[in-house]
Amino acid sequence: MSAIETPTGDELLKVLAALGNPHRMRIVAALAEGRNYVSRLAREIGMSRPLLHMHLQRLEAAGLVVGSLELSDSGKAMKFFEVSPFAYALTPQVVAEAARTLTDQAAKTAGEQHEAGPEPDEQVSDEKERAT
Amino acid sequence: MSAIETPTGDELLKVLAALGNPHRMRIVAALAEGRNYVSRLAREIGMSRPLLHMHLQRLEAAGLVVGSLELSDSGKAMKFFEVSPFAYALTPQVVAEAARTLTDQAAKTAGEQHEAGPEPDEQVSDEKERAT
DNA sequence: CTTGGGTGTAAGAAGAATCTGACACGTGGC
DNA sequence: GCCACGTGTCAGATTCTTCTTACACCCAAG
Repeated sequence: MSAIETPTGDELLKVLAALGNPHRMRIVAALAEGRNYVSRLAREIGMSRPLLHMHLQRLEAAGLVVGSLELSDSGKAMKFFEVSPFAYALTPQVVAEAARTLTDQAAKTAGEQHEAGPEPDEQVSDEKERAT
Repeated sequence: MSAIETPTGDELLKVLAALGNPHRMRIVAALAEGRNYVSRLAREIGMSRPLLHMHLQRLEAAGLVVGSLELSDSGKAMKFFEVSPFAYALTPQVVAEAARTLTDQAAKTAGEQHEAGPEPDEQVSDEKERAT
């Protein structure tokens, strides 16, 4: 394979842990149909705002969704979220590669802010079936 | 092509939850280098056998590894594990599709036996960058 | 100034996952 | 018989995640 930038162990771990939850899968699914703001989304998928807030934080920390605080015409501050066009390939060798760069801090701090600095592109995959 | 059999919500959830754990990632990584039996693997990656046993169960329940109880030449029963050649594509639309078939039982029963019957192919991926 | 809708966050309860230690079983060799 | 090495599983402690409740703040409209 050509080196499609295997994701960092910590990064992949965050992504998998974030997506490995039914509520967060549904949140991503809901946002995939269009951006939305927190309170409304909470109403639509039927969960409390604080809870949704936490889940969104987790998803954002994993880089799967992005949120932006915007001002409505009425001056209300609303936080809109939308899915980021992520694309990960999940195969044994990807996991093996990622596991190589696993730090121990990823184990504990699953939901947290991204380190300041490099967060350029987690987009990968595209590989068609090339004979290895 | 097209329609690459989106995994079931429950199935994808199990896979992601299984892989979203540093220890299990390392286990998959270790097994990717070759099959191994439980006790030896436990020694190599430095974790207790009961613990490894549990993690392997989880991975097997997710269909990521397969184990077979074999008899060594000395008559000892050894359980060998190896990775199954899984391949999942992780994109917003895959997640959205999967979320549609999410049952509530998946939330609770993360580690369990696979249902008797259909477990033919969870292989997916191949999609190149298609403009949506 | 009170109501309604938006935001964020913190404390603590409830529940689930993780991990350890001990046990039971089977076989080969000293 | 006993030890070494393999298997499996259980009970309980610990730790992490999830979830609720309650609070604080801002702005517009009545």
